Parts: sequence; C-alpha cells; structure tokens
Amino acid sequence: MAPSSRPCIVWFRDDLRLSDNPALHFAATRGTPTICVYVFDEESAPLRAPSWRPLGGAARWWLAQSLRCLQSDLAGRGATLLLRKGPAAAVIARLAEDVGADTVTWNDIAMQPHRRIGNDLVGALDRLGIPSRIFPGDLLAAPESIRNKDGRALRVFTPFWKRLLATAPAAPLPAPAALLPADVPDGGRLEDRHLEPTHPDWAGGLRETWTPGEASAQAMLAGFLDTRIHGYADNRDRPDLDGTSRLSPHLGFGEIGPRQVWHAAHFAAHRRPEIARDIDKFLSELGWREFCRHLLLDEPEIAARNLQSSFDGFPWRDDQAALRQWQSGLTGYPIVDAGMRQLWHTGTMHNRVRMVAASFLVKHLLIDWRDGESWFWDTLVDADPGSNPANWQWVAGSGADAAPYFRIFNPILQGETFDPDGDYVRRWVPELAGLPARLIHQPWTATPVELAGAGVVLGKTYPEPIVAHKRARGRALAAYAKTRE
DNA sequence: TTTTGAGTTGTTCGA
DNA sequence: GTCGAACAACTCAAA
Repeated sequence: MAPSSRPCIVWFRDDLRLSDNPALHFAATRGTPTICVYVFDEESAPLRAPSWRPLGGAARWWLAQSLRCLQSDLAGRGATLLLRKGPAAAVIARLAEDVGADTVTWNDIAMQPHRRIGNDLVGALDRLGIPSRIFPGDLLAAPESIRNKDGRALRVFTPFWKRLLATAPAAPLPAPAALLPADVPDGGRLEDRHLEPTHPDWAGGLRETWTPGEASAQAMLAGFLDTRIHGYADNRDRPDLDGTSRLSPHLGFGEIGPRQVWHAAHFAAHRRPEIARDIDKFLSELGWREFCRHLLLDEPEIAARNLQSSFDGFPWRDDQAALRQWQSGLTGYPIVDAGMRQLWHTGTMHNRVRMVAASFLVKHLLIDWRDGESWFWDTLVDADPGSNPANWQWVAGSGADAAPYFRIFNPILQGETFDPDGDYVRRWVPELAGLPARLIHQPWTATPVELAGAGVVLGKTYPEPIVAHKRARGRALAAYAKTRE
C-alpha cells in the first residue's frame, strides 16, 4: 500500500530535539508528510492538576531559544514547526481535523497533568476517527516498571538505582535525515508569546552563560565526556571548578534525552576504564532525576505538601525581610550569597551550593521550604517539577528518604571545604575579592586592618551575618525537636 | 508474615 | 591535628 498523502502530526512538548525522538522517528519512517506542532497551553493543565505551575521566568527564556533552534533544525529537514496557543487537546484535535491527519503522535511525559491531557487528546481524536500513537517518554525506565509490592514508586534511592541499573534503556534513535513537507496552515509567531523579558531585559546573564538547543546539548555532552569527566566524582562538589556536566536545562527541555546520555557515557567508560568511577557517579545523578520523576508521578502535590505529614505543624517563621535578603544574596554568609547571585545572574547554581543555600534558608532562617522552592522554580533554567521540590523536601527533612534533622550545613565550613581558595566567592561577591582565602568565608572574623586592606566595610559594602551560625543551629535543632514530639 | 538491614551530600565534641 | 562517636528513630525494600 502506498503511503498516505495525509499528514502525520507530531506534537512536541518537553522533547525539543530531532535525534532519539521516537514520535518524530515514527513520522519520518512512515513516509507521510509531517506536521510538527508545539502548543502553549496555560489553560488545560491547571484544570487537570491544581498544583500545576506555569514555567518560571528563566525557563520561559530558555524555551524561546530552544523553540527557535527546533524551528531552524526542522526547517533544515523540510518541516515546519507550528506554534499554537490554548488547551492542547482541543487545539491539536482541531488541527488534525483541519488538515485531515493520518495519525497524531507524541512522546509520553510521565506526569499526571501531561498524561491526562494526552488522554483527552486520544479521546478527541477517537471521536474524529484519527489514530494516535504514543511512545515511551523522556525517562530511562517507565515508572510502571520500577514499583514496590504495593505498586508505588520506591522511596529510597539505592534500591531504586539498583533496579534501574538492572534494566537496559533502549538504544537511542537517529535523527531523521529528511521529513516530507506538508501543506501547513499559518505557523504562529514565537514573539507573540512574550517568553523573553524586554522591559527590563534581565536575560543578559543567561545569554552569556548558556546556548540552548539540540546542537549545543550534544556538544556539551561530548565535551563533558571528553575532558571534564576526569575526576568528576570529586570535582563535582567544587563550585570553583568547571567540574559538572551542565546538562540539566538541556535535559529539562528534552534537547537531549537521558537514553542518549546513558549510552554515550557507557561508550566512554568502555573506551577508557580509568574513568569508570566518574561515569558511575555521573550516571547516578541521572538516576536522581529519574527517581524524583517517578516519585512525582505518585506525589503530584510534592511542591505543595510535606511528604511527611509530621512536618505540617512545623513552626516556620514568617520573615519576608530575611527571605528577600536570601533571594538577593545579602545574608552575610559569602558562600550562600555567591550562590544566590550566581542563580539570579545565570539561571543556575552549583549543586553543592544549592544544598548549602537551601539548608540555610530552611534551617538557619527557619523559612518554609516552599518559599525557597518557588524562588528556585522562577529563577532556575533547569527547574524540574520532580527534582526541585523533592530536593527541597530532602533538605528540609520532610521528604522521602530525607536528610536527618541534625544535618545542618555550616556555611563557613562548606565554603572552606569546597571553595578552598575562595575563587567562587570572589567571582560572585566581588566586594569581598580582596580578602585572603583564610577570611573570605567569614569576613566578620577579620581584623579592622585586614578589612580596610581589602576595602571591606561590614554592614556597608557587605552585610553582617543575618544570623549567627551557632545560635541559628541551636534554634533549628530546638524547632525540629518540637515537631518530633 | 516477619524480620533484618540499610539509608546522597554533615557537624560537633571530646579523647 | 586527627579520629570516632553521638546526634534518633523510622520507614522502606527485600530476604
């Protein structure tokens, strides 16, 4: 039978790439004309999931760049990316009807609102007599394949990781060499969605730091596995070094898929056995992303509610002034402030520093973890609906397999251990740059002569500590002791 | 069903 | 300066 001349519609969501894209691969090999579409949908998700949140500002900026790359990459293969707005199921069903679609296909996203909207679309297409094809989504393993005996997601990472290691993620698919063009209706303008800031344009630091898009994601992975992977297991904790993969936002928007990362890493380990330990450590970070997504499917309210209800009565302090000081990087603790300013400027924060900054908000300032989670959600380019809330709850102690309450990071010690020369602080807190390494993580212990020599006036050019570490630690331990009763 | 063993990331104190 | 113990108790996974 000759291939249908009716078009196949590929619905893009968090899979903004051509390679290892099963839905796109299906359309390309089917031999029908292909229509690609992305829908800006801020209407149906909230109805389907009360705690659904629109993308944060930094992520919206990334999305705009990524869609532009995808448009251009698709154009190179002869296809157009349509941009639409509205409730996705209705919008795509209408498009499918208008163009007389042969099939509509997409990749699963294993989150409740996304699946519900997908089900709505399947229903709408059924009524039109148009078949739909859904492919395994953006995870190494389907959440259904790793469950405890009650059919729930695992709550402890190590057994989860062992189970995941025992599965073999499918080999990645190649990008289609060419796509058959289709007669497409009007494309829709990216500019009309106002994803990027204009007045004021605060995205300068994002542009300096990142190059979104599939080609950049592939280059980032290749460069990482070629050089930075050496010593990753240790260097990944050093914010002053360039030791991490920096793949998270690319993964978040699906410019690269976890299966591609997995297979590339295994290939690298096979060629160079000396980096096996680094590769294992790196892949386990991919495992954490996966763990949090599996958990999210079971706990869609994870960003709103304590996983451990014993925390529901926790005596959080309502201190808007302190929250704002934390957000702006003015707590007086250099490692915390450096992290918060890196976040504001670049849309990312080094992983080690995220833990320190989060622990500081929750334990030193006793501010509700949800306030920190929201701030990260709005400012991180890699804010992930699973990892972000799950890790905040881990820090707070309210999460699955959470950190023990007495694990309170000492921001001075953490700074001295992981930023030993103070270079990370110097970069993001330039007003302290003149201080020697011995003092840079605790400027309040410097003598007046030392401070003057560095041009630092505490309380003026740089704040005094917002809380004293020792006192704050005692206060946190007391508050946690109370909730345990 | 019951039991057993283990659980990302730390800090402080005292010997 | 280095080292080990205490900081608690609970939930989860798996045998």
